[in-house]
Amino acid sequence: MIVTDQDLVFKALADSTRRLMLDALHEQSGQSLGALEEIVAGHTDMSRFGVSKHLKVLEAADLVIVRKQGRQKLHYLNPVPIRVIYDRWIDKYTESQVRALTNLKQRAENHHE
Amino acid sequence: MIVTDQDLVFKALADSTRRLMLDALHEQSGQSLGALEEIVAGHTDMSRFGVSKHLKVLEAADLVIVRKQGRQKLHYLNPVPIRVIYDRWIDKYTESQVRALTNLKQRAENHHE
DNA sequence: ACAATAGGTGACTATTTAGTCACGTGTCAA
DNA sequence: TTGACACGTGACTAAATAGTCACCTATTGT
Repeated sequence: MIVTDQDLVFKALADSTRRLMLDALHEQSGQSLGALEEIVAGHTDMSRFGVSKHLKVLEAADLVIVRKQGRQKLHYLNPVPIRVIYDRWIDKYTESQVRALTNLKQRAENHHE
Repeated sequence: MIVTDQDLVFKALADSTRRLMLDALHEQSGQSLGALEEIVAGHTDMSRFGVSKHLKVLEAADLVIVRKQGRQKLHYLNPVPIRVIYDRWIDKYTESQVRALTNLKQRAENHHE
């Protein structure tokens, strides 16, 4: 099985720890590994190495963009791959219906994870 | 690690065979297991059992909705979970920028997978 | 220069997941 | 009612993935 761009994205999103990191970066952009490590530690008990490994997966998928600043590594969420997923299965004709349904669903269930 | 609704969705999307099935259902709704089996067989070499197992994962994630008709089982794509993913990391304020960037990216790369 | 800080690498184990197979259930048509 | 058809289940093997550890590199402040 060949590995494509999109394959990396979906594999990256398949892990809840990595999704938690994306949430953290969505809330506040430009966080360092150390900062992310602390956030993750609040939810799971994972070593720095685990966090680093997960970040590498997110970078490979282009979901996270990195900028080095001194001895720190700052991370930024890249929403483009998410948008590409959306476009794959939701076309303009169904979009408005889906949005209405989604609002209903959200109101009924409140928060996940 | 607890398993949530969204967890099932992301796990389901992590496999390229399952994404292929969603593509097939996006193109034509209401296909039977046998029909999907044929489509999948055109891309990979997988038995009917494999296809059936993948479909069960997609159903559990609510990405595919099933309707039984006689001895056939018809499958329909449900776009709502995809929309929920989108809403998780793309808010209204960044939406228009992301759309512009995505168009650029698509034009540059053409097709994936 | 030296210690502390921020992060990276490769090898290893444990768990998860994909895929197949033999067999079972319900449905239709002759 | 008998046989073919459409699909499901539980057990099993093989491959992929998560997580950790000992050790290493680069940058900063005193």
